[in-house]
Amino acid sequence: MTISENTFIGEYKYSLDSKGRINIPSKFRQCLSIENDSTFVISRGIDFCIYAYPLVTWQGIEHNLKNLSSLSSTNRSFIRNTVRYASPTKYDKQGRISITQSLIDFAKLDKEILIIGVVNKLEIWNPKQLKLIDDKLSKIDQASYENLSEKIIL
Amino acid sequence: MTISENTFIGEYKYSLDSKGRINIPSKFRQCLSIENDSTFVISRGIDFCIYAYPLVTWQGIEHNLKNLSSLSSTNRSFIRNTVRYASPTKYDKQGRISITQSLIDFAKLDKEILIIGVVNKLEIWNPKQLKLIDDKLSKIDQASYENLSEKIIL
DNA sequence: TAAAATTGTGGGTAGTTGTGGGTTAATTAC
DNA sequence: GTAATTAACCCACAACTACCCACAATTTTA
Repeated sequence: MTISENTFIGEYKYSLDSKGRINIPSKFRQCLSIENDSTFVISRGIDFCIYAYPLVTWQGIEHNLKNLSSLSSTNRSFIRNTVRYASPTKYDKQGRISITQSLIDFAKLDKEILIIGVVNKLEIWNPKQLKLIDDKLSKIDQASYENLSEKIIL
Repeated sequence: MTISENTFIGEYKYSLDSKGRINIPSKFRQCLSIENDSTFVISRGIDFCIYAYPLVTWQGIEHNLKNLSSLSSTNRSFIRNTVRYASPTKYDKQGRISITQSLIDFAKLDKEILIIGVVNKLEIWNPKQLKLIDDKLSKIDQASYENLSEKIIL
């Protein structure tokens, strides 16, 4: 049952099969609006995970990138690095996308996979990697967390 | 009789059945406004209980999260940890929601269940856990209570 | 007080979901 | 051009979930 279109929450444990495929949770597939044509754009994430954007969300990002001037070298590099590892992937009849070897290597994916809906996109993790990041952050950032939780009432 | 929509008070004792379902008190169901489509979003609470938000209340939280930039690592982690254990659940014809195993484990739920309305959301407890927390808090927090009483007139 | 409606709990069944693997088409290498 | 490798597509099946019905206990209504 979907909350709102192209918006994802929750985490799911799946496995990367011998052919490099990962199941997209059924709940997430149901959230994907029809115009996405069953397609996610997968790319390198920020903390050694893989991002999977609904096609239309990605198109929005592309639109924003077009408005960045290429005269700035920072911009050029940002645009290049945002786009160079991205590729659209349609999921098959069983609901699986296949992940390129380059992204599997980047995210150090093993058989065990964690897919997390983080509102506007999905994150695909090796659970061990996520734990590393989590532990590191929880130590240093207690103060900023409390700051945030004053702004957002849970 | 409802006091105001999507606002809950009072506590009820129920049981977790063999299929992981919990009844939502009829009073609370009646409080839920029609636009929620009989749906709560359940997630990890603070102190080892489960929170259940009316769908629309949760959508407000999501809206706030969408306004946080993902370029900050603190924000990314905050967003991830807020939504990763959340899932929408529509109650069935008998008024029960099913709780994921992951949340049952987190809240150490047993057969005996306590559901408490805490104004904007519900808390689902193992009564034993709640007692532990209560005992701990009543010892240390006399001062903070007096502090609060300046802000809230009872 | 009796009848009717509502509420909480148990359980059965049909459909859905996740996963493995086989077959054919497309791409690449030689 | 042909062989080898890769990718796309399809089928199968066990496990799980959503949906339905049943019924006792309680509350409401007449």
